[in-house]
Amino acid sequence: MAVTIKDVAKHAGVSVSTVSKVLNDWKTISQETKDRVHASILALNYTPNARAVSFARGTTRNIIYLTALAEGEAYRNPHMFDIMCGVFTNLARQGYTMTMMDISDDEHPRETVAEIIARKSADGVVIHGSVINQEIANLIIDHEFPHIVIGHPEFDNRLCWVDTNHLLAGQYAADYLVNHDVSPVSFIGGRRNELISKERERGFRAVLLKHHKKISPEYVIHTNSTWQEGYDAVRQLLAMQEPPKAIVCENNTIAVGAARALAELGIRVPEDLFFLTFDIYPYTSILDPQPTVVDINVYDMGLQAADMIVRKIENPSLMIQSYTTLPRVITL
Amino acid sequence: MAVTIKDVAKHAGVSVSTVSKVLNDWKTISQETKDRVHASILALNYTPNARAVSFARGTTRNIIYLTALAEGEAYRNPHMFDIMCGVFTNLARQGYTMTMMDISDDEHPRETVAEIIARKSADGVVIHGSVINQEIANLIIDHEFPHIVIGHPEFDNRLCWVDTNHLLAGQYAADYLVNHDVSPVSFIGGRRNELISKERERGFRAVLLKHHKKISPEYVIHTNSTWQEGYDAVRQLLAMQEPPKAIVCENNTIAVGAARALAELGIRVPEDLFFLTFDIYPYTSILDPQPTVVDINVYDMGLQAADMIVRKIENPSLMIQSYTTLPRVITL
DNA sequence: CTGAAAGCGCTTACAG
DNA sequence: CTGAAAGCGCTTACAG
Repeated sequence: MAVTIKDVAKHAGVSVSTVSKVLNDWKTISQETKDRVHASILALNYTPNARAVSFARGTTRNIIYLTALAEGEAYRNPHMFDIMCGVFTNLARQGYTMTMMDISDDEHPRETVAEIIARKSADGVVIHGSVINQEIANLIIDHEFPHIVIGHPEFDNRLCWVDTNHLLAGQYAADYLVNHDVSPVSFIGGRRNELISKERERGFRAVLLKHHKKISPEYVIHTNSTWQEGYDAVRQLLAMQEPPKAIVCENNTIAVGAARALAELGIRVPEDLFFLTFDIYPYTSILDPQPTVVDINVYDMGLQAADMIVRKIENPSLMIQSYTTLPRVITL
Repeated sequence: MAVTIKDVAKHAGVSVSTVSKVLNDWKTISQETKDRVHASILALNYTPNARAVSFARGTTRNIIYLTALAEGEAYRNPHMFDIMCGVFTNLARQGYTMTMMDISDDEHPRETVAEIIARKSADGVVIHGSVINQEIANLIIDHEFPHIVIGHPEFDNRLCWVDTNHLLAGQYAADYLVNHDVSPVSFIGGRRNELISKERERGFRAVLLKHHKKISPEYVIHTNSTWQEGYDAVRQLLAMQEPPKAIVCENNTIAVGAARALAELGIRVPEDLFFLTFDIYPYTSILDPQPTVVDINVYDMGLQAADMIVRKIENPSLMIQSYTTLPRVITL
């Protein structure tokens, strides 16, 4: 039989309540009693039963991480897991556990989330931006359930969220080129209706404008984020009368195609041309030529999300909507 | 106030025990009572309190996934997360939750694992092979704590584990070349003291031997798994008097270097040379030339690990040591 | 500073 | 087929 708080109480010659108070560090307990109880705990090798503690306290010190965990997601979207590691690590530091939850093949995500809240198996939820919708948002807000969304949701501004500032990342890219006095510059964008892509382009353009460097339309090419289009775009740009001195690829997929075109054309980077992209991917480092990367440490964003969900639990009325974690420019 | 089992009992005009029995699907309850209770549950929108259930039942229906979740691990080792997704998904299907636990920066992993067991916050543990050691193994075995190790531990054969069969993967690679009647063949190996690398080479050699195709020592090159060595090895092999007609790279890092050398030399794959490697990585698909890949679906291994831990919980004396999930040859 | 006692919301022998 | 009651192992007002 496992040893319980009763056994410790008997061994130390005190009451169960006293043992509990020692365990929870009440300052009303005399040092002498504390020592005796601790000795008994050690002697009996006692560990509190987490199930009982959680039940008696009415809290779990557990956070649910809600996301989409499909097969192969780890290869397609490693950032999601790096964020998760950050959230997890910082929750653990603060004495919280983290339970995974998936709604990728869930036909009734609303009900799943409703159950999370009703079953009380967690004190809060961290939601990856890719899986949230208005229905889930309403549910969480109506129940005042502590939550943090990773990634700025576009549809509901009553939610709490953290996000990386893609606008700022675009600005960093432009700053880098302005500082190196490069001109003219070009931008190969992703899908126009994607927020991240739009934001990066907007930030990029804003800085150029500020420095009175206009970027004429023929230097901006929008793609559907395929390698082939990245490749074609570079071919097209470099065949211009005045080819650009810098190519900024809005994402890594475009950059893969771009690199191939640059390699074929024998372009030297950065001597002949500056080559930039955003985010480090597992394959960024084997691109040839090597781009300069404006990266965002999403692990750090995860750490911060963990801080925030804990603060929300302690103070549910807190409103948190925050751009966090500055980009950094990495020359590989 | 949240609605409890008492409220349901009162609403349905039955006792608390009866509601509990309905909830747990006892077959001694009359259909009429069942219907009435279910109606009340719906009417009151009742959901059992998970903390209370877990406490009363003495089980959690929770599994701990023990691994190393350092920053950037998601980029370096995406397979680990694909396995994790498989474990998680199949646990969820069987009504289990999964809690993450990390011992990467843990100075006392033994104590951490001891606490997992003592605190009873999980019914079992799935351990990634990279974080287990003899000390932890002893602890788990001594306490008869339900567990599955992902990856065959070399040091203790009392543990339960699942693994992919790397020997078999090596055999598949050789089979593929034998079937295409390629000769001579070469093998660029990783570190000689690494189990996976050794196994792949062993399987590869065994099949060749069986088919009376010897592989002479100059066609086998061992490296420390760097791109540069992969690159150099290919250069060296193709400069031989009788260059090989096939190059098998024991891992993707070597294959990156090999691909670069092949591209420079203008070698056509597979017309001039067969080019093989193991495992799909995020960047495998952008290698040029494209290798044929002997891949193992580690997500599937995760699914199977989940089945096994559940079986272990139901029957702790079960001994499970199993090679699972066949390799598959993928031509990209 | 310490302890007796109620209570957290279920499950499960046991009795009927 | 149903219910009264004990119990799971803690926490926490409350009294002293």
